Amino acid sequence: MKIEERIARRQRADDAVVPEYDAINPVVHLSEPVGRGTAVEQLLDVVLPTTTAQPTDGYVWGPKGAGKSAVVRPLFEQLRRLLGRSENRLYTSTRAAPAPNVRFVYVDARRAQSAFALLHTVVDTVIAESIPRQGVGRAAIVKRLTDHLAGTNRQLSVAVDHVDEPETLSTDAVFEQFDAFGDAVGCLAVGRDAPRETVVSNRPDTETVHINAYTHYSLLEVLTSRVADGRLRTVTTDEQLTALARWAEGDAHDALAALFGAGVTAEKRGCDRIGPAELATGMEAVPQPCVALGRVVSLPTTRKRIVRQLLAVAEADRSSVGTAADAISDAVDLSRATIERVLYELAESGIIRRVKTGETTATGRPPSRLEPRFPTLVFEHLETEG
DNA sequence: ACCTGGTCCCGGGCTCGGTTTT
DNA sequence: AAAACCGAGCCCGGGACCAGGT
Repeated sequence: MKIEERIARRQRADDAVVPEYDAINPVVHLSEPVGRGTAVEQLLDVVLPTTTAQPTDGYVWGPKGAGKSAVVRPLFEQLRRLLGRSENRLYTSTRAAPAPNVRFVYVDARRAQSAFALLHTVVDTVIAESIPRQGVGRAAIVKRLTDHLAGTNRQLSVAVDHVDEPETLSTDAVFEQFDAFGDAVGCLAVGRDAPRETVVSNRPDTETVHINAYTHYSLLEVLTSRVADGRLRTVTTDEQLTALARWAEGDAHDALAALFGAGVTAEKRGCDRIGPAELATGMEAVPQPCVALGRVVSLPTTRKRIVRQLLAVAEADRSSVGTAADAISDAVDLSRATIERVLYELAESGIIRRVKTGETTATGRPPSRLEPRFPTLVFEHLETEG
């Protein structure tokens, strides 16, 4: 590429309404969470206790968009970076009482949806040599991890994010996976349900950490810092961000999704910055209530293709599951029956919604209209650009 | 030491026919 | 009665592991 082209590209990027989409992407988290100092401290009490040597089990809970992942993920990244390399610290001179050798692993349950997949990702990140994803039984994976831990005082602290979602493992199942390893493995599950509604209530040794929804002010702080990071060209007044924060009611996911949608819209319309009209469109593209975008993004590829085609299909064709399946089957290389089945499953898990239409003209059970329950503009942008 | 067929593993595509709802 | 709905199992691809034969 010529230098001239490179310069031109830079200028274009600098000119863009949203130079850095990742900064306002609801599924991407900052390396330093904003305004969550107490939560970090509470988590450190669980994960890095100064009194006991063993990693403790824990359960983090709070509503969608409260910043659970935004805190836990970077925290575990840093712990891994700062404490994870103690493997290499030699204690040859005196072999007595080596410091506990604890490693930190963050797993997104949306990316590891079965017990096998969970164990596999843990073992794969902990053990140097790559281990097979197929063809080997669960027992083999467990043995690998057991053997590894049986070495020199090795311990593991695993954070499992997004438990108890329709597509992911239950808290129960997650803890169960690591119980077999005893004190060597501590597990920190991250979910939305109150502890008393989950298996956690039967586990007295499990520490719980509650993360509340953002207050209006703290959400505003999050948005402001994200906007600055993304060098976002938005209207000069803070008024709109304030309105956005109020609209989102403490849900950072929804606020960022709307902002992202507004950015996409502004670029589509050829505006030089995000204005009130674009922001309104962005908010419209985030249905209420809204499913976390991360759930949709981590769907298997064919399912994502079906979702994308559903958005592309004409409004009229979405008026029943059957017609939607027909329309989608023109664009996707899957049988109509399969598409229909998938649509029903997506509806059951809440990613799309079936709305009863009043039409009872024809005989038989009336059809239901399909509408997306996730941030459509963000999804479309991530799917087509990514 | 190297092939080769048999068997088992996981995940996701796919289908069918029974049930529910109007 | 007809259409919408959905539970549940089959199938298959891509692999590993394990003989047993050459």
